[in-house]
Amino acid sequence: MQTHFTIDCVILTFDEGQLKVLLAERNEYPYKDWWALPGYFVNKYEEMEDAVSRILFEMTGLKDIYMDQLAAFAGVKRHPEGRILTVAYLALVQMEEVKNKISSGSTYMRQLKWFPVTALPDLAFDHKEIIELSLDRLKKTVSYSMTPYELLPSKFTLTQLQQVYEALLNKQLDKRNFRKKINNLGYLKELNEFQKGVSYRAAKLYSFDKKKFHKTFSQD
Amino acid sequence: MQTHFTIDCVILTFDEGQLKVLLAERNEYPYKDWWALPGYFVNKYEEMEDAVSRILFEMTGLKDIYMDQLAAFAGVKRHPEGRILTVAYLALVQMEEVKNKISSGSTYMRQLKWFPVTALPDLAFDHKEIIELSLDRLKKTVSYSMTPYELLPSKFTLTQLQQVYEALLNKQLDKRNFRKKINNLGYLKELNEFQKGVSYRAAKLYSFDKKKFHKTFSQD
DNA sequence: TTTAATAGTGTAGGAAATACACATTATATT
DNA sequence: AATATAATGTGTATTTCCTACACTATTAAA
Repeated sequence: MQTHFTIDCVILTFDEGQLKVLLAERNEYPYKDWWALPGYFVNKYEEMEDAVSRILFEMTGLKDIYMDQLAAFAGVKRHPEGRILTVAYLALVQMEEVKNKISSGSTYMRQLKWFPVTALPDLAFDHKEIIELSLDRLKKTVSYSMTPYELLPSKFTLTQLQQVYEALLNKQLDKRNFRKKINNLGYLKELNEFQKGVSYRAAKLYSFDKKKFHKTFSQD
Repeated sequence: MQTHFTIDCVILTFDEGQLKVLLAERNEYPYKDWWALPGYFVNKYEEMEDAVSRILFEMTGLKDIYMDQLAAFAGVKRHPEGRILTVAYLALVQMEEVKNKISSGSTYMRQLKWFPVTALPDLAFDHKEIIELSLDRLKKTVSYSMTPYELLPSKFTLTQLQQVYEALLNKQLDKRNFRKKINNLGYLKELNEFQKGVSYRAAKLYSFDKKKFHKTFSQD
């Protein structure tokens, strides 16, 4: 027996102190006018990884973004016309990198918009469940990984970094202990630049040192 | 566009000091006579979770086993007849529990056999890759989880438990430190029973205390 | 009774995690 | 110029966890 086969993309970023997910407004039945994850059908002779890149590009205009397979969802009742199996993929992006590139190249989706994960609209299909699974997955993989850095601009303050950890772990962290730990990991490059446009003491900017990070993990 | 849709089961256990996986000898083309993961097609109106239970039962005779979704594999070249999307599920079982229940109820698979994961035969499709992904996944989730206990008989010695950790992590552990750590976790119930049939000092048996385990993790 | 094989046990040193509070600095406001 | 505001940036003591390391105890078999 055969089934329809789609890819859905969970695209997360960190902006204005919050985790946000990119959603699209559907322009087709079922769930016309509902918000949904950007996604579409896989072609017959297309490798799944190629389909992921293509669909991501067609639906959002984004290219060359690493996506990780999250899980397959195949409920018979997901779609009124019968089973549609979807494989969900997860991407972490930097808002500054993508904000001017995002545009729907498909008539299938009307507009794209970032929603804080704590304030999602009603979602089509089982897309809410898919986003929740993404967040669970992330929570498990945060610590000591480069996950938080993928969500931040290339230059960031320690407070921003701490906010990402706090959003992902969903708990408060002590500033001094956090900085001690992060410093010990040694992935940070201290820049001689400072935050701009704030009406209080400007924080020093840092960037993520990929070389040091990979050195640490290649021994493992 | 549509695709064929199957489930494959990675069933792991711990036996004779080794991690073993259950494989089936195929009785159908393609890959007739090759070893493969037990798996089959999902029915049209069947929920994926129901399909997993059904296929597991038809292929191996096993029932009521918790299976965790591993990943979807959808390579166009997986199958000579075109794409077959498979969703792989992972189960951990206790050898003593299952060894008398296993039997192929399908003409599709000829015989079932346990193979040490370190000595796999050539496998059909991309099943080797699927098994390797299972082991990677396990390695990441071992520590402080109940994973190792699912692979052991309900009564086990501390040495057996250590062997499971060693097999999953693929490294040697210090006996005293291991016992200290395990004791601190406090999931163990010390029984007043001893190992039998060994020609040396018999080790004390322990069982896993689910209540204590869940208490620890529900705060989290 | 001896041998072989595994069970079972403690301590000291180092590393990392936690708890906790105040002076400093840049800007905006009066 | 003085003041208020809002966030930055820093240290220490305590406890907990991790690691390294070697010998005696027990049982069955020879």
